[in-house]
Amino acid sequence: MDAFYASVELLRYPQLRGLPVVIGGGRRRLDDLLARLRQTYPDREWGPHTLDRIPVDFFPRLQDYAGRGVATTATYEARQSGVGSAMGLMKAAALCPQAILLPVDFEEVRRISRLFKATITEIAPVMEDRGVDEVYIDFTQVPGGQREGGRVLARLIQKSIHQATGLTCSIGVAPNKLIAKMASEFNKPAGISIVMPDDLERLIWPLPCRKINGVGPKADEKLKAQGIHTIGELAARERDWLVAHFGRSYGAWLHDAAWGRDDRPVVTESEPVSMSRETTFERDLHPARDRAELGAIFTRLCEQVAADLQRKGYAGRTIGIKLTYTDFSKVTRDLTIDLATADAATIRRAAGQCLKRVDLGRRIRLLGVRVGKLSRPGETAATAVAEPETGWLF
DNA sequence: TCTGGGGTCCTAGGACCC
DNA sequence: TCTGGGGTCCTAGGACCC
Repeated sequence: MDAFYASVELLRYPQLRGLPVVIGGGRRRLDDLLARLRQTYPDREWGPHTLDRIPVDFFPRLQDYAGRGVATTATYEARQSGVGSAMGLMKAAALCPQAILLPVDFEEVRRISRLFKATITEIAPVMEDRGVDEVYIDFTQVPGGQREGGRVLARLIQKSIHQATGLTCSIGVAPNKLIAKMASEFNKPAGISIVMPDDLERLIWPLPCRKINGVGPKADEKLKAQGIHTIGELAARERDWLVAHFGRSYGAWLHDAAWGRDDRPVVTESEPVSMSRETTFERDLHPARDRAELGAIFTRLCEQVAADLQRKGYAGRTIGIKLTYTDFSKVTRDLTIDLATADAATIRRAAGQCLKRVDLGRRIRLLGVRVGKLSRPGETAATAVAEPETGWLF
């Protein structure tokens, strides 16, 4: 989906189209917005259906932001000033101070996310969820999926999604997920790109290695240090050389990726591995001096994870914590207990044990609680362990 | 300009078992 | 008598993705 979080907001606030808009900086509820509107413009009627009449001047600007948030999305107008997702909002404000800043509305984003995915599965049922705004679709068995190299079906999907949601998306069609992902970015927004096996040299090899899904900042730096900047240069290296420099698994994968080889299937169903909640404090907290405040946050995180687990019907055996210190160094500790739990008090107890094993003499920026080794209680609950039978046979 | 929150997967050492 | 080979599980850290 194109600039998904921002596009969702523009559906409600069409008066912001064409302006630089940045999404991020926390969440705000519609109720709060309406309350502020009634206060600012008491002579008008305000409700969920009059949001398109809010004057542009009413919206908060990036320059007025003071906090620790990052940009989730920026409209293409804001991107022209250099603002991008994951960028700190204070930095974004320096680049584009007049941009409008809107908080994330997770509920609405999730609603539209479900809507566009349902639209796709009606047309092409083999779909893999890759987060709120992205999916892989297997065209192979879809009637008409091969026409014009997939372009006909891609157009149908775009049109159907636009009808259902009012939003645009970009689609890449290719022989596998690796290339399709790259192709999807060739023609944004609202684009379609078809990459055939023969197009590898022409369309993929000139790209920087960083465009490969799985090559992040670290690997990219390491590749550059070896004089490898493009995927073509990567493909030119011997497989054994890559294995020697990047490890058996990653080196071989890099080689395959550069040659456009990827046999991962489109996975339609998957079970979660872990669930977690974490929070960055408004100001760094000291375990001793801010004990009460930290304790309350810690308890709340445990309660939130427990509620998430219960709502989704999971329980977990490995309870863990995560701390980020002022200098951004991070530590994790975890503890595996005998019986899977989704109980806040039990999680809090185990997480408390973990907390005792980290340095609590320094100020903390972030605290998180995680539950892993998940199971569905209904399926694995109370697998009775037979008591040893004593005094009978012998 | 100090950098969110929710995830997955991989690696590696050590405990422990047969 | 100084030492096997296979395996699983636990823990910590880190890269990467949306």
